[in-house]
Amino acid sequence: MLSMEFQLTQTEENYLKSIYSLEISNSKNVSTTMLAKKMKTKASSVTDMIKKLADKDLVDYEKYKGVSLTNLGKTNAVKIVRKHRLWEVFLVNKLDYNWDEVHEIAEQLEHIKSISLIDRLDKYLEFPTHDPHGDPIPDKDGNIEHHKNVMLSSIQIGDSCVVIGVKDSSSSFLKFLDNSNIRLGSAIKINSIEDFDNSMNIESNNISFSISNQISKNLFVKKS
Amino acid sequence: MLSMEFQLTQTEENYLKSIYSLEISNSKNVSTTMLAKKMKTKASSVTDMIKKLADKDLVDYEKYKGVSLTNLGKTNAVKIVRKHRLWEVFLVNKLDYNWDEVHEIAEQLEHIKSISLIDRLDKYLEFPTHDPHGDPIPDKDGNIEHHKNVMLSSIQIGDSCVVIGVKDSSSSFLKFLDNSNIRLGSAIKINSIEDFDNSMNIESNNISFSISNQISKNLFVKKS
DNA sequence: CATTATTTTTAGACAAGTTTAAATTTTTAT
DNA sequence: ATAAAAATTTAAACTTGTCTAAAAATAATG
Repeated sequence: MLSMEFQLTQTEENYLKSIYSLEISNSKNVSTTMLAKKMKTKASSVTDMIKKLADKDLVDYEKYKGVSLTNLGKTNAVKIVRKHRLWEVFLVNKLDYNWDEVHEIAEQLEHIKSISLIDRLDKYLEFPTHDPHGDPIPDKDGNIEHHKNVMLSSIQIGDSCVVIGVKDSSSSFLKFLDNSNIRLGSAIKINSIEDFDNSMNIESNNISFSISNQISKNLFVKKS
Repeated sequence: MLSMEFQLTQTEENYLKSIYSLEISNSKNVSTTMLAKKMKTKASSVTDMIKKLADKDLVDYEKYKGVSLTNLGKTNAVKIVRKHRLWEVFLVNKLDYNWDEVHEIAEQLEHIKSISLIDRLDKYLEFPTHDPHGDPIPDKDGNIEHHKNVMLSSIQIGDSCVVIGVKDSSSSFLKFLDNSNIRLGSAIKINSIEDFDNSMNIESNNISFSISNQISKNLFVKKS
């Protein structure tokens, strides 16, 4: 059983969260430079912090080889993800925020320290399984269902699918989706694909229009 | 019109809040030592911070004379008080916390930065006027109704009153009140007062019992 | 008033997290 | 395989907020 006598600082929590998300999308060790870009800081700062995290057994680190989360590090990262996503649900479902407005506020709320708070919030929200962007919410014990990562861009001509999540949660992307009436649960049919730029002609809500490859690579879908 | 180009740090916000509450209960300038005790830090640290706050026009400060909030400082302090109390209402009314459990969590939540969040929370909670301890909640524009500060200890024998707030919000005091079935809105009649220690024999919920002066000095009441 | 006692401020130091600039290691490309 | 490029680490310094210890100012006491 892994124990934790110490409190993580907000900065440490942010590093763990970033490493976690980079590990998921990259599978191999997370490099100093990648982490620096994600954290909007300098590589040298990252090196310093990584050493601190390694001292606390939150990451495995070997000089010049990048980092990966230990079990303890992953446990902590998932806790923060859980908090972030539950707060996003709160903001959208209870305070009527739009899905493009909640990320920044949740970035702050995810660091609130309280043993009971997040489980009470979970109950209050009636145990949601996904956040407003379709990302799965880890349960109390840290179990999390992972996306099968089927992107709209990999769907064949003539096939239909349903939007189940977004990869990019930036405000600009989400606003584009709003304007196109694409939301979680939207049904999409692929009418054709341009050889030139892989842009897709799709049909959604009985309207046909074209979306760029950049867009279709950022939409998680389930075939239907 | 007072402008604010800068963001306050969490520490600065806590100093402002402490100065604000000490100003209310003491009327004159807040001394370095008082502030150090309230902030659980050393007088030398307080002196340093006070200078920073004075540089930002948040407090008026003269060496050896203590501090007082400027209008800008008070505006900011009241904003934090508003956030703190609204979050307390949320925790008690929505997440079913007891009134003795919410202070510490609200201490963290009050520092969340978002222009819209607190007003949306206010609306969601249906514009409450008082927090779970009976303290008034400042409105959007910073207006706050002040207690007339009538303590139970100043009520005469034979008179009746209603509990409208607590001065001490410590968990131990609030738990004592819970055990005595005293809550906001409870009616209390003074049956007698001991000359020796000013303890009171009171009647509440048709039960008679004795409370110490320490207790009666910490209950805000309204004569009835 | 003079002398203690208390309060407040200053000076120097520390920890966390950051930065810049230089040095080192690894990777890439000829 | 070796030189150039890119990535990574180290070293020194800065910022914020803190502390200890000592100095200075104010308040309290006889």
